[in-house]
Amino acid sequence: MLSTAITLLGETGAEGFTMRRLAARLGINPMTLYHHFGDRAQLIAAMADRIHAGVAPPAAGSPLERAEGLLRRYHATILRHPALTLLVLTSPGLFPAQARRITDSLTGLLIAAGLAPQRAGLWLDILVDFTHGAALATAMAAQSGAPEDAGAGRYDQAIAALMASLRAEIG
Amino acid sequence: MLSTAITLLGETGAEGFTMRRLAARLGINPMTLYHHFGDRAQLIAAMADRIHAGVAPPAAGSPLERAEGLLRRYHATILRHPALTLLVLTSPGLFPAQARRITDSLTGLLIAAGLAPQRAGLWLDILVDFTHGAALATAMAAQSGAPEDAGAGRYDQAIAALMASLRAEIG
DNA sequence: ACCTGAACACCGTTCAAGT
DNA sequence: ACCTGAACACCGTTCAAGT
Repeated sequence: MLSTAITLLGETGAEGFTMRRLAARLGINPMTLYHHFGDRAQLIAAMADRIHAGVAPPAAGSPLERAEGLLRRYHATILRHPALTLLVLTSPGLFPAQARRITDSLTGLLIAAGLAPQRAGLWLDILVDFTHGAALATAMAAQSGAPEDAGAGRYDQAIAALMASLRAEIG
Repeated sequence: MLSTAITLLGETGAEGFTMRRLAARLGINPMTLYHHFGDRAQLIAAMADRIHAGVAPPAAGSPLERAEGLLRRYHATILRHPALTLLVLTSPGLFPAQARRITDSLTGLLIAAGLAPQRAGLWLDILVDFTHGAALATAMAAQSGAPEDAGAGRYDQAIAALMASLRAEIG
């Protein structure tokens, strides 16, 4: 059921993804969905949790290397599901559990790397907001039929620049 | 008409802003709007152009200082209209004329500062994507009733870090 | 417990018709 | 030129009823 929803969302894009269309694809009554997921926002959160579930920092490396690796993996994952990312980022108040786990994990790694908790919070926002902004730009470009390359390489260079600043701050 | 639309959007948020609601507020038939703006996407573009029209780089300073000033002014402007920013960023293929003017101006300043055109393109993406990601995060937080401070101060610190990297690259 | 039909209160947009 | 009424093809969601 969740996998069908994720597949359909990939086909239709964020715009075309509706409860009624998903029900039709599943061959069930639209209202049955409400019995399983509560409402549309909770369905989106459940899809996001499924997609984010495997994202974890690399096992080896310094805290900063693991933080960077986690961020890159998170970015690669949401780039693979641009329409879902669009829905998650623009659903008011929606913070799916797995996304929270990822940002909590990132905060922990930044603190372990030697940042004061307050600075870790600032850097978390910088890194995550940029990652979301880049993913959003790629998602919108893809939705209007642009070539889908470019995005990933630019993200790599940008993250490298940001991590250099971070390293400089830690000293 | 445009100002009424902008006011209404501020009141209702992105979700509640509909053609029919705007027509009701204006006391006209919903279909009259289509005579003036074409469709919903073009209406949103027209609102964005109105809001972005005044955003320009400071007159004095080095190219890099003017680039940073332009970016801060752009960020301050879109933060004042979070719901509109949400609609612009998530309307597929929508790139309002004034927004394009601002990013073109920014690219010109980065080149004037000594960046090769290719690097200027990379840095434009970094700076603009981060600005949009930060604005999006603030918009969503505001929409779920969070305190509206914080956002601006963090953006200032983040932009300072990014500009430092840029300066280092130019040498 | 799980599913459904009918209904409510909406949408954006088209099109033919009015002044 | 500018505006409108009626209609089309949709939405998300509630609620009472069915198995």
